[in-house]
Amino acid sequence: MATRLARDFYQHNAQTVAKSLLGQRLVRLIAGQRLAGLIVETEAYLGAKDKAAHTFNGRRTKRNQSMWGDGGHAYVYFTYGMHFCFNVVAGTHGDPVAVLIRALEPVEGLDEMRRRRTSKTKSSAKHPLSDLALCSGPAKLCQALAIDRNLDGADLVAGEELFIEKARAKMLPRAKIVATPRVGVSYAQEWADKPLRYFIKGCAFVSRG
DNA sequence: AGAGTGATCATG
DNA sequence: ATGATCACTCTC
Repeated sequence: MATRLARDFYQHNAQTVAKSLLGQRLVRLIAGQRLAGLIVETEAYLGAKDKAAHTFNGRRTKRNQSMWGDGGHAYVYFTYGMHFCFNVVAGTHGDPVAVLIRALEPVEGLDEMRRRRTSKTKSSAKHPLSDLALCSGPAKLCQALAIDRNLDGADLVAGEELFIEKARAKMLPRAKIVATPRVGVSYAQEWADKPLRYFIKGCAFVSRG
């Protein structure tokens, strides 16, 4: 039986949590089935000071309230009229920081993921989706793992439907982690260029970014 | 490079 | 109430 990451794993700054999550296993339990992937790409969002964060300037709204909760909970939001994105809340209660999960290497339940991804895509389903296309983006992995707003606020430490298992004891060595600017935050001025996106060096499952 | 899609948020 | 925006994806 695999060990889950405990509460204190999450109660640190977003950059630390973002890097520590690389290589860990995200698990979704649905209809008695396990869907799982190794986290290979993340982004840190630093709270009130971070112009790219939903909680910039201390904004606290119905949508982002999960970000204000204790570390180890889910923050799931809906965007572009179509997509969900999944964040892991970091820090402690009242510190609105989070880590966006941007890509997974799928490892369990690939056929079910493929089904969930293709049934919702239009036409051209003549070829099955490649493993690389399953979870290589924040909205793609939500579709593959059936993560939607029902899971917003879910407790990753104690919950039954969504959690993270310890797949490696320590953070990846620094040489295996690449840091770049975050994707899709060009509006965030000086915060747009900070290297707060992290991925596993050479990994084929990262998003194109 | 452009379209799709609608909730969300800051205005007023 | 209204309108601009959006931590994206797919197809051209």
